[in-house]
Amino acid sequence: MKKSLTPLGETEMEVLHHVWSLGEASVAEVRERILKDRKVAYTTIMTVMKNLADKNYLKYRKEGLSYIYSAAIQPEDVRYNLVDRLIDKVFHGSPKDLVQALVQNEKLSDEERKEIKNMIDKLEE
Amino acid sequence: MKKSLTPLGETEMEVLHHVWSLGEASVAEVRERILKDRKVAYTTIMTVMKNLADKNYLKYRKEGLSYIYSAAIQPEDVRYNLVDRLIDKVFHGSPKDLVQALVQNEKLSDEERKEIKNMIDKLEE
DNA sequence: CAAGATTTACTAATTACTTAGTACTAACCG
DNA sequence: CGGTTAGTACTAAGTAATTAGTAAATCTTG
Repeated sequence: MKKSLTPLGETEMEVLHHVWSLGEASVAEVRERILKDRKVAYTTIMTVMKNLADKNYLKYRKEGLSYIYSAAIQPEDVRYNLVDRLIDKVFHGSPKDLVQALVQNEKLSDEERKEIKNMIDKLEE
Repeated sequence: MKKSLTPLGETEMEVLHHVWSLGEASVAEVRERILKDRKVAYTTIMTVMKNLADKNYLKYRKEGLSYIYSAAIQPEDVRYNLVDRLIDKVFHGSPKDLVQALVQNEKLSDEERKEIKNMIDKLEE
């Protein structure tokens, strides 16, 4: 049994991100987006998207020759799962320690700090 | 080139954690700790520790027959690196989004919430 | 000293993710 | 209609992490 700190790899996350932002997307569209950052083969993106569909992160419908993919799971859910897993495996159940790692070293802007504080304040209601 | 959202795997993280908490540790000692949670072969832990040493997460000195390992890098550094990478790859540069994922779904206790708030307040000085 | 225990070195199998090539098929254009 | 374009299916190779077995060396104890 393979173990991993995260449920998805980096390229999978990248592809998922683009599908989320596009709403619906063909392989070609996702690849186009990624090409702005780095060189990648069409078939690579195809394989990744197929794998994501197999794992039920994406769903698709056939349109003519090609497949149109869309998200089968929302960003919030994926992100939550990831954070939850990390708190367990890396921060040993302490969400506080995660925030510590974040605020101690990350260069937070004043604005970011304020926004984060607001989020936490809102929880108190 | 292999890509990963995290610099280390789950077992590597687990072993590292035990070395941090023990200060110095032999393979046998780390294994003993892990056996409290799950069954694992001695040689498995040995391999993982050797790999961590190759990657400079651990260092070691020979003592008689065996190697005594200790951390070559502090938990804070590993955690920061991990969080930093995730903010980049998963949260697209927005630390706020990470906190959002954390506070929206995680069941934070009142105390945890307070501690987190305190940490952020302290930053304002 | 010999039997058993401890430890390492070396080897290897399995799985997941990344990457991409090749071959085939359908569509579109002149 | 025939060539180019766009798309898929299938195959496969590389790497990292996990797991562990076997053999050999060293240490310990009766």
